[in-house]
Amino acid sequence: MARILVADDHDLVRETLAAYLEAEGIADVRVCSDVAEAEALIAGTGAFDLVLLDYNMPGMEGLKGMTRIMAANAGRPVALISGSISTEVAEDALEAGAAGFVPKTLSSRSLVAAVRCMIGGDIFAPVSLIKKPELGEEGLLTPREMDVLRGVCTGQSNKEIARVLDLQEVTVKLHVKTMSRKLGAKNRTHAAMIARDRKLI
Amino acid sequence: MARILVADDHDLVRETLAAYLEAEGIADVRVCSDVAEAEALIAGTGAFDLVLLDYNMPGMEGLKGMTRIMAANAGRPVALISGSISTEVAEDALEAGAAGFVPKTLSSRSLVAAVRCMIGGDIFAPVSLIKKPELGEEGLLTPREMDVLRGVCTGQSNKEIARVLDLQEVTVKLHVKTMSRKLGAKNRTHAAMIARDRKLI
DNA sequence: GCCAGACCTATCCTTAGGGATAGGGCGTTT
DNA sequence: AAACGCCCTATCCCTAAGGATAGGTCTGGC
Repeated sequence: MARILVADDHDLVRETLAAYLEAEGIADVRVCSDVAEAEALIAGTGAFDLVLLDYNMPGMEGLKGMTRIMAANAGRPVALISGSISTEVAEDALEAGAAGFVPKTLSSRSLVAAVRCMIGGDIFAPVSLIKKPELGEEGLLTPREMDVLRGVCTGQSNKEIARVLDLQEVTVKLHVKTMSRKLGAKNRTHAAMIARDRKLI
Repeated sequence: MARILVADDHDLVRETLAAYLEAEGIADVRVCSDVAEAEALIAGTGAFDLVLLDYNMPGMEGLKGMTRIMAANAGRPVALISGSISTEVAEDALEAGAAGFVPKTLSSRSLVAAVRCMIGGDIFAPVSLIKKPELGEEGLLTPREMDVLRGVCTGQSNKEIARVLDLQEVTVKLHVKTMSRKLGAKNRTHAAMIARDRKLI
């Protein structure tokens, strides 16, 4: 059973999160309402498998509080609870090593998924905040190939894709072929699955 | 701006919900106090993005009222307002396709989150009520169809799948066709994506 | 026994997918 | 200007995919 620390000065948010997580039986949840308390808890009971921090909370001082908590938590993931968070803060937070963001608006199911994700070491953030992962491999895809890939991923035929993009079917075929090559796929179905796996749809 | 219909015969509940939602500026809210009125409103002004129904309300007759409303609302989400609701009713409601439950005790912020969630197509329900995602439909897939589906999901051709499963290619084609039909897929690629989405690979 | 459903195979036919090659237009880089 | 990459189109050809229909075995349930 994972140990999770929820630090938020809003009673409602804190208790709701804790209740969700405990109800699912995936975690032993501790709560607190400011940064100092959080540090004390970590120091007193050892590192948590995941720490969820409210960005607007006594003692946070922007990301400084988060980095302090991260240092205290010995490398285990620390994420922000984001009511609404600016994209700059989000980028900086990810830069600083945050494990992700838990929107307060998240459904319980998604919350559990997100928490599992982060405990496992993955980064969880709203897609809009994630910057392109390594362009090294996927960057190979040209814009047009991406358009076609999106069509392929929804199960459209070349003809349908051509209609949507206002192209000739042959052109779509060309893009499907080159795009599949670049992804190392055997065919369109394979390409679609690879795209889904790498989340580049 | 989303259009929401709140149907509850308790003035207080109805007006409180409507006030919360309109105050947040996320929705254009219409209200009514029985099932017949709700149906008339939907018929008169078109489908709503979300309909919130009191389970104990004139004309509901258990879940019948809800299913009628769902039919009228053209597939857009319909949820129940639950003062307190038994787990059996909750399960049946989810089974019948309800988008979730809005506890009357919910805070305004959580309410807004729940509503956004449901408008977006997610299901919102107290964690304790959520069970495994729909095995109902996928259960239709026979073991052999699952085998074939796995092959399709790795981008294998019918020939390759046939070799692996020690079948004739025609047989694989048959399975691909019926399996795709059952999943509501247009073709193998679509089937693969649907399978991946529903995590039934 | 009979029936239903899953499973496998077959034949026939049409369309879609994919490989190869070739060329023109266009904007950027060198 | 020349080269490059992306984009679009075209033609030829072959294979894969998918739709329709039909008939076969084997199993579990009534």
